[in-house]
Amino acid sequence: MASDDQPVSVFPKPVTLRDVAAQAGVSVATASKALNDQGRMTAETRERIRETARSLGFRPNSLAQSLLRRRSFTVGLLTNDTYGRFSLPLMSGISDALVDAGVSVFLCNVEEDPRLGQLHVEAMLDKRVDGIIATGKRIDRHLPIDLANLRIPVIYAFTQPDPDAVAFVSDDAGGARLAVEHFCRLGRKRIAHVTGPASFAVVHERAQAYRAALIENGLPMSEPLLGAWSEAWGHEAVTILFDDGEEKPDAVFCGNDQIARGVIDALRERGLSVPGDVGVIGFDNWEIVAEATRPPLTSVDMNLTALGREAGLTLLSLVGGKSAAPGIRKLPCRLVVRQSCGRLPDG
Amino acid sequence: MASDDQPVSVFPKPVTLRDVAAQAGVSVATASKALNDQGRMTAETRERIRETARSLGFRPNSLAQSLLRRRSFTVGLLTNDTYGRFSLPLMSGISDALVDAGVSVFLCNVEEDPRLGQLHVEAMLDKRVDGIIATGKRIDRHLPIDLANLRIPVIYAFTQPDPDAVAFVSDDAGGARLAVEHFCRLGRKRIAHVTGPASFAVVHERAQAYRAALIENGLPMSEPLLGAWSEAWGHEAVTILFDDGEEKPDAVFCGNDQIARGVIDALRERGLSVPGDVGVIGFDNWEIVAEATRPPLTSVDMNLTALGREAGLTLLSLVGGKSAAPGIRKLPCRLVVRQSCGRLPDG
DNA sequence: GAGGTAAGAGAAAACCTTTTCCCAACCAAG
DNA sequence: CTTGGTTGGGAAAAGGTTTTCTCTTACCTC
Repeated sequence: MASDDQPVSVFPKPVTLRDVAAQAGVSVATASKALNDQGRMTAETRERIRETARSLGFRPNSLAQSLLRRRSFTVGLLTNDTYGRFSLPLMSGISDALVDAGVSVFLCNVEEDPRLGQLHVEAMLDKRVDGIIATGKRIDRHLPIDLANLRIPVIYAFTQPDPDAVAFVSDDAGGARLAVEHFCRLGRKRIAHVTGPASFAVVHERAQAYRAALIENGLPMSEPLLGAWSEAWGHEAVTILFDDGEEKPDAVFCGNDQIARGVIDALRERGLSVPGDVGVIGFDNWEIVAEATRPPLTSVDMNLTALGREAGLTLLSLVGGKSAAPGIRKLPCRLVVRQSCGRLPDG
Repeated sequence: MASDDQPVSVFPKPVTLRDVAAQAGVSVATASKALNDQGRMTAETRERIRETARSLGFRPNSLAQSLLRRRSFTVGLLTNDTYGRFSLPLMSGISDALVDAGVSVFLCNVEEDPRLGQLHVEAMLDKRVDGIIATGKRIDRHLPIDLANLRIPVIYAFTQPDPDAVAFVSDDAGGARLAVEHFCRLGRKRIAHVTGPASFAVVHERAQAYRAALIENGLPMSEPLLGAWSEAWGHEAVTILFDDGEEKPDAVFCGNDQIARGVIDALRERGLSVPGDVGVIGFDNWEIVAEATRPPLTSVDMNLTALGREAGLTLLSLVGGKSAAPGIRKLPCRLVVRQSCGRLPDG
C-alpha cells in the first residue's frame, strides 16, 4: 500500500457558493443575491447564476447559514419512553409540523438517567438547537433533567411541566366522559371502571370524570377498580365485578387497552358476550392491541399526533420570537368506535 | 404596548470564545488553544483561561466547529416503521454507540412517501450530517428513496441494501434454528411452524432453516403453515394443526409473537396445556406481547439494540475515514426463555 | 556580551454564506 | 457641462472557532 496515513476519501467535496460564482463569472455576493432573490441585477445575470447553481448541484451549507442567522433549523425531542408507544405518534406530529419549515428533529431517549439526560441536552445546546420539546411516558412524571433557564424555548408535551412552562397534554377527563356518554347513548346502565394504579395522576383524573359523568346521566354510582396496567388485572377485575352478589355491570370502561383486552378475554371465558351482554371501551387506542381483541375494541384515542403537531407549531412560533402564554393546554380526545360496544338502538 | 415589532428576546446571547478571551486578557487564539490543550503556554495562563471559561459558562458553538472541521457530529436515521417496533430498539443502540462521541441523531419517518423521503434526505444533507443509517419495518423492502451516490457514508440496518452497500441484519435462519434446537433439547418430537405470508423474505429464510434443523435432528418433517402476522391466524392455524387426523404436534414455532399468542389462546380453548401438552416459541420477543401471554412466551430476540450499536459504530468508523467491506453482516439472535416451553428434563 | 534557541502569545486565514455599504457607469435634465 | 438619480455589481464584515505562521522576549551557552 502507498501512503495510507492520508486516507483518500471517496466522497467528493460539496460545491460551494464560491464555485458557483467562479463558474458564472460573478462575485459570491452577487451569486448569493441571485439565488435568494435579493439585490438588483439583470434578469439574465440572475438566471445565468441560477442555471449554473443548478447544473453544479449547489446546495447551500446549512451550517454556515445557521451560524449567520443564529438559527439551526433543528429542534430536540427528549423522551424517556423507550418503546415509543406515546412518543412516536407525538414525534410523527412534530415532524409533520416542522418538516415544511425545513426543521429536523433530534430524538434523544434519556431513559431515567440524569447523566444521560444531561449529556444529550448539552450536545443539543452545543449544536444550537432552536428549541426543545420534552415528553415522556406518563404525564405526571418529570424527565430526569431540569429544562428551565435553558436559553432556548422549551415545550412540554404529554408530560408534567415546570409550573410556568408551555405544555400540551391530552384531556383525559374529557376522554373518560366520552366513553361514559357513549355507553349512555347505547342504553348501558351499569358502567364499571377498571383502571391502573393509584400512583398515576391520570387514574384519578379519569376516575373523577367517570364519577361525574355517571351522576350527570343519573346512573348508579360504582367505585372505580384500581390495579395495574395489565391484561392480568383486567382478568382479575372481571372476577371481582361479576362474582359478588350485587348487580352485574353491562359495560366496562377500562383505563387502557391492555386491561380492556384482559376484561374481554375474561368475559368470554365466563360465557358472557361482548358486546351483547357487556360493552367494553379501552383507552389509548393502541391499534396493535385494539384491533386484535375479539371483537375489536372501541377505545379512547388521545390524539397524540395532533398534540405533537400543536407542540411543533407552537415551538416554531416561539422560536420565531413570538411569545406564548404559559400554562397547560388540554387537547380533546376522540372515541374510535369498533365493535366492542354494540351499535345504537336505532341505526 | 410599546413597540412590539421588535420582539425582545428573553434569551440571553450565548457567551463566545471572544468573550472568554477578553475576560482573561488574551487573544481568541490563545483562548482556543488553552481550552483544547493545544499550543504552548504557561500552565497558569492555561488554567486562568479555563477558569474564566468555566465561570462564564462558555460552551463552544458546534456550528462554527462543524463548519471548520467539515463534520457536524450528527447522523440521520431514516425509517418507515411508524410504530417504532423495530426502529426504536435500533435507535436506542445507535444512540448508545454515538452519544459518547458527541454525535446526535436525526430521526426521520418517511412513511412510504418518496416525496417526504426526498425532503428529509435533502434537509439532512444540507445540514451536513456525517452519515445516514437507513432502516425499515421489514428486511426485504427498500425505503422509498435512493441513497446510493450520496456523498456521505450510508449504512443499512434491518433493511435490504443496494447490492454493494454495508448492511447489518439479524440472522433469522439462526434464530429459527435456535428455536427448533431448544425444542429438541426438551424432548419435543413433532414441531410445527406457523408463520407469516409468503411475500416476506424472512418467512422463507426461517422456514428453510426450520426444515434443515428438523432433518439434522432426525425429526419428522412437517410443512410450515403460511398465513398472516396476526393472532387470528395463530388461532386458525391451531385448528388446522389439531383438527386433522394426523399425529398432533407437541411444539409450535411461530413466526412472530402475535401468532404465538393466538396459538396459545387457541390451545387453551381446546383444553390443551402449554407447556404441558404443547410447547410454544415466538419470534421478535416483543415484551409487551410475550409477557402478557399465559404462560409468558419464550421467544427469539433479534438483538436489534446490539444491531443498532454495531451499525452506529461502523458508521462512526466510516465517517472517520476508515473503509468497511461492503456486504451483509448477519448478527445472531438469542432465545429468551420464559415459560411456554417447559423446562429441561433434568433440571 | 554575542549568538542561538525555545517559550509564550498574537495575527490572520480558513470554513461558507448573507447583507450592508459602496463604487462605477450610465442617463436625463437643467 | 454639471448635477442628480438609477442601475448593476463587488468588497468587506459578520457569525464563532481552529490552526498555522510569525513575532517578541527571555534564557542559555560559550
